[in-house]
Amino acid sequence: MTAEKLRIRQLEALMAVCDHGSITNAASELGISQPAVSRLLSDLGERLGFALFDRQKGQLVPSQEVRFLQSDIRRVLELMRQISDVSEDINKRRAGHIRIACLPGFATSHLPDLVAAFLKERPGVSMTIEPDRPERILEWMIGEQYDFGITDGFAGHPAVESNNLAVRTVCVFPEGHHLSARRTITPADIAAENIIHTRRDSEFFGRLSNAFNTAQVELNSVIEVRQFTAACELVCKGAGVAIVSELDATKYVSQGLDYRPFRPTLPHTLSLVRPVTRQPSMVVMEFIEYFADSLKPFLINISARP
Amino acid sequence: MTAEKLRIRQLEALMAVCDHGSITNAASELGISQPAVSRLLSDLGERLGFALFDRQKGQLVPSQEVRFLQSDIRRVLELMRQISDVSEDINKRRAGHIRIACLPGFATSHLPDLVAAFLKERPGVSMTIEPDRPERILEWMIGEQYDFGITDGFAGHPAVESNNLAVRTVCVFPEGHHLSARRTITPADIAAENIIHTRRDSEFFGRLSNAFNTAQVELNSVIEVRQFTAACELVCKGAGVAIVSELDATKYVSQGLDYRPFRPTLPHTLSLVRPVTRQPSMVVMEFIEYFADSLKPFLINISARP
DNA sequence: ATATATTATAACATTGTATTATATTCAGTG
DNA sequence: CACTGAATATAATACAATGTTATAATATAT
Repeated sequence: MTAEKLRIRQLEALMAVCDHGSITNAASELGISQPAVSRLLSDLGERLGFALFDRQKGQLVPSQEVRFLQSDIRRVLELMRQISDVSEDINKRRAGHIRIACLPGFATSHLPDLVAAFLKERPGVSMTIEPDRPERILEWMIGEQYDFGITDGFAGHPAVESNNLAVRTVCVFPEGHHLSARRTITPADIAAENIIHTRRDSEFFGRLSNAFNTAQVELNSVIEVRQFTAACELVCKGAGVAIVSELDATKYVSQGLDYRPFRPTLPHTLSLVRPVTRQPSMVVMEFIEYFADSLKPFLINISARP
Repeated sequence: MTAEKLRIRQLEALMAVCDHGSITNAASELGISQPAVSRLLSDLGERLGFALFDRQKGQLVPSQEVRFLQSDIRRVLELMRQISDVSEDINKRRAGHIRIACLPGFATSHLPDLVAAFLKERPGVSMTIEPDRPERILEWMIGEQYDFGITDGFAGHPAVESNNLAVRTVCVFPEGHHLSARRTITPADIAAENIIHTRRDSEFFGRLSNAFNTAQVELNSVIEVRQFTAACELVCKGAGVAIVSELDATKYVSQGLDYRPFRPTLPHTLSLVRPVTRQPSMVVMEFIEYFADSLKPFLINISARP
């Protein structure tokens, strides 16, 4: 039968003539010679098997058959243009989608500003942010459900590539508290204070209680929370003091919180993770770098992946 | 910048590889050689400016960027296929649209069956039927709003091409009426009957009253209607007898109507009209022919266009 | 590390898309 | 009706896209 293929160029020529009423005009519109358009149309007409145009006192007007197909044809051409445009946007990192899984604390405190700034420069880029527990984040990385994860206490996994960052921690207390007289704070300094800390089974609590043991100071535990941000909230309300990531502490200075470096240095290990199997898209890589950069002011040092 | 054009063939190759996991498989799927696909992809990759695939233990899986574009690409390919299919349907007269303007009587009595049969053979074809007065039908033809018109009393117009058909007329009366004893009916036969007829300003009424004059019989007018179908309805109800197109009369035999030829022969002139300016689509021509054929059993003879 | 499968590269044929030059057709006009 | 000028078609030809086969390079798996 009609084994020939329908070519885009033919459709372009057809629409150009529909729009400009003559082959000559269409040719100059397309920036090619008149015979070129002439041939494209005669080929197309032969392929389609029906007349493409009626002559009406010198004007070429599309035949009923062409009119019937016109909307589909225009849609194809429009889509081709769109694909081309989007691919350009992708190259300018202005299109794409980023799926992030993070600890709940980040979803509310550090990420929002960062994401807003990142997306502002990249109008076509969209994002999914899913806050959850570390175990779930790990699952999502393994299952390649997300492009990028922010977690802590990450023990390593063959399907997950991680970048572990040691964030400085500080002792937070309400503004005007007598501890604000000190430049640094040690376990002994807060022996008498109510301590708000993360769960006893967390890695960070292990280090914290170790520090107190070494200093031979009893840790006066009052409240156990999951997140540093929750601890900060409670400290603001005067429920006690806490040792938290400096990253979180800074977000609360405007809400009546003050802080000083804690000694001994107690790093909080954040892990930036992503699936090893899949090569991340360029926007994703760019975002990961953007995110890592945002943490730099709070880092003690950077350790390589395990 | 990237002035090169995005080609359909490249997109086809890309999707084939996405679907079949390897260049080799994609090539055999497309029915071309492996190096051909290889080249299409390397060209495309260069044009787009980003990696198209990640290797994952021997399988090629689409990169995030490609995934992002995939739905648009598939839509383009699907649309191209569709255009090709529809154009084939058009050739088989299985696609298209027909706009018909007709007298109200046809919209309810002759057209429905005809249209149903016509469309049944042509699944992709759709139709618009607009019943209206003759003057309006004429306007629509001139304005090229409709492809085909069925009217009567058409006087001719430079922008309208017409085919005038003389339809036999008959005298209709209720089943069992004493007139059924006759083989033909003359004005004298129905001198005593109540006559239902079309408007006094209609062409057909002119001929009818002429026939009565010639026969020196008074036309005992009781009801004046616009359409033959309305006259038939009234005759069924016993309101009188009428001279109508045989075309309409036959539709009412199942509803208790009977009829006999009327003498003298009084043709009812139907005009099949269409805009001259525009070449009708092939389905439209086919339908016009189909329609004209359906009238053949009722014609006295065919007169050429004026 | 070697065997096997997959992909890339090279040389070349065919076809699509353009060019210019020229013939043909169409619409309007004396 | 023939003439004119514009629009379109056809012919000869150049070059890019798309395909081929043959073969080298590269990955995967045992």
